Amino acid sequence: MVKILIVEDNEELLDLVAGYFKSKGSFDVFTAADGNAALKLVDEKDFDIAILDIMLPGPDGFEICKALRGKSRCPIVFLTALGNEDNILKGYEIGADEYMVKPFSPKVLYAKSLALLSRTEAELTKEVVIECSGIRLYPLRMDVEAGGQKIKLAPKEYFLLKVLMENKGIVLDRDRLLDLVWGVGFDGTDRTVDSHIKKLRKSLGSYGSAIKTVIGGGYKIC
Amino acid sequence: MVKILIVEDNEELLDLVAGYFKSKGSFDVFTAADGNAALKLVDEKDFDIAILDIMLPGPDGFEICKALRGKSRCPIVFLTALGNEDNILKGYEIGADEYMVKPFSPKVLYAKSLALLSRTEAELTKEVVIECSGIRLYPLRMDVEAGGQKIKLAPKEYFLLKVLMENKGIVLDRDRLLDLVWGVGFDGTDRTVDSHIKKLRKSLGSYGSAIKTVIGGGYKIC
DNA sequence: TACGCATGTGACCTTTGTATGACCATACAA
DNA sequence: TTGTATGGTCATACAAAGGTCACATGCGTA
Repeated sequence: MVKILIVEDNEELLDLVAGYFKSKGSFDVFTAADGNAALKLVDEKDFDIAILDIMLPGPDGFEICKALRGKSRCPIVFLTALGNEDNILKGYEIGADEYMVKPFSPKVLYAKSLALLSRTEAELTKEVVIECSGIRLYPLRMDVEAGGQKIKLAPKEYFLLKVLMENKGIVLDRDRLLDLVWGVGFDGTDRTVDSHIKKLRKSLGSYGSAIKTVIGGGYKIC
Repeated sequence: MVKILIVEDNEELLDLVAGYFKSKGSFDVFTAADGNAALKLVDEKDFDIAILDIMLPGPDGFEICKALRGKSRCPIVFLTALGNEDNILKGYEIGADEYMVKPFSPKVLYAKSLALLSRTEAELTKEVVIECSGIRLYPLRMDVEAGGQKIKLAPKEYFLLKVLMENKGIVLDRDRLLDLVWGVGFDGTDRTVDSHIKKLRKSLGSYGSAIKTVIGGGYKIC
């Protein structure tokens, strides 16, 4: 997820823009309607991109820009009213990356933001990976690769591997695995775990040895 | 001067919106409170932009949209009541550019209108494409090609494919697909998704295999 | 070494999930 | 009106996956 900060005192416009980014599903959207709230957010979070109105109650967009630049080089887009060339000049001086002149379409703002992030939409949602011992697991794609080779896993195998990889190096006993993979309500035997560990190891081929048996303890990966 | 047509049967709302545009000074505002008056205006004038309520006495907004599209590619904004997803669907089919859900602010409507007007011809015809496995989807035209061959899809098939392609490689479970394609209010069964996946695959012919079933997970494309 | 216990393994049957085609209701166009 | 396209539901058929068992193997300890 990309963390985005949107600061705009016009509530309707703020909702419109924030809603547009939220609807895309790959943004963590944080909003502020005045300068102080914005500065507080800047202090607390690390943003990947910021969209700032200039005219704000309290500290203005330039102040927020400076605060952001104090901690990162993330792209900053200014929103400005028509015909305010002075502001545009000043904005570039203190490190803005883009300008949008109001009124603008959220679609165009979104497109510009993507360009600034220089990532495609697909890439934005593709970047989550858990890796370990040459095994890569892509939670969103539900894909697993071992040594660059795609591996086909049954659902239980996949979730079992996921739980193990999410707890890399940590021993999980059979009861815990049953809870995490099968759900707490499941009343099967712990031999079920063994059985699926076996299937998982087999599916992983030579990479199956990454899953270690801890006698009397359970299983762990790495 | 920009010639704008505003059609709305609620007199108060019509005055409000028309007044807002008039106050900006750069619009020639024409209004109609029912379908027949609107059609007459469409016949007589060439508008640069139109704002249409859907529910109207006489011919509805869709009729007027068709009449407009019969003579120009001017931007068309529909006004619709909340929770009327069917209308939105239908509107896009017959060539609407934007939607405003009531209640809305004249200011935002004005902003959207300006944004629509400021699109250059190039932008309008610029081909936005989502591509994947030999399938190309043109969101603006609602067209789909597979292997260079144009494919005719039913609306639900199209939107299903669009959602999948917008999330290329990412597994979407049936609930998520129901939310994204059918809308969050829809209370149908998962089997509906399967059914439409099947129809979509069939429509795509040999390219249908690009849609992968992830057992226990849902569907993904690529 | 021998024993008991823990784990690995393959076979088996059961359960679940998905694909598919038929069917009906609806909306729209001719 | 009739015919056509679409959308949603259902029943059925199948294939995939899951769970259990019996037995084999391996480990740690007395």
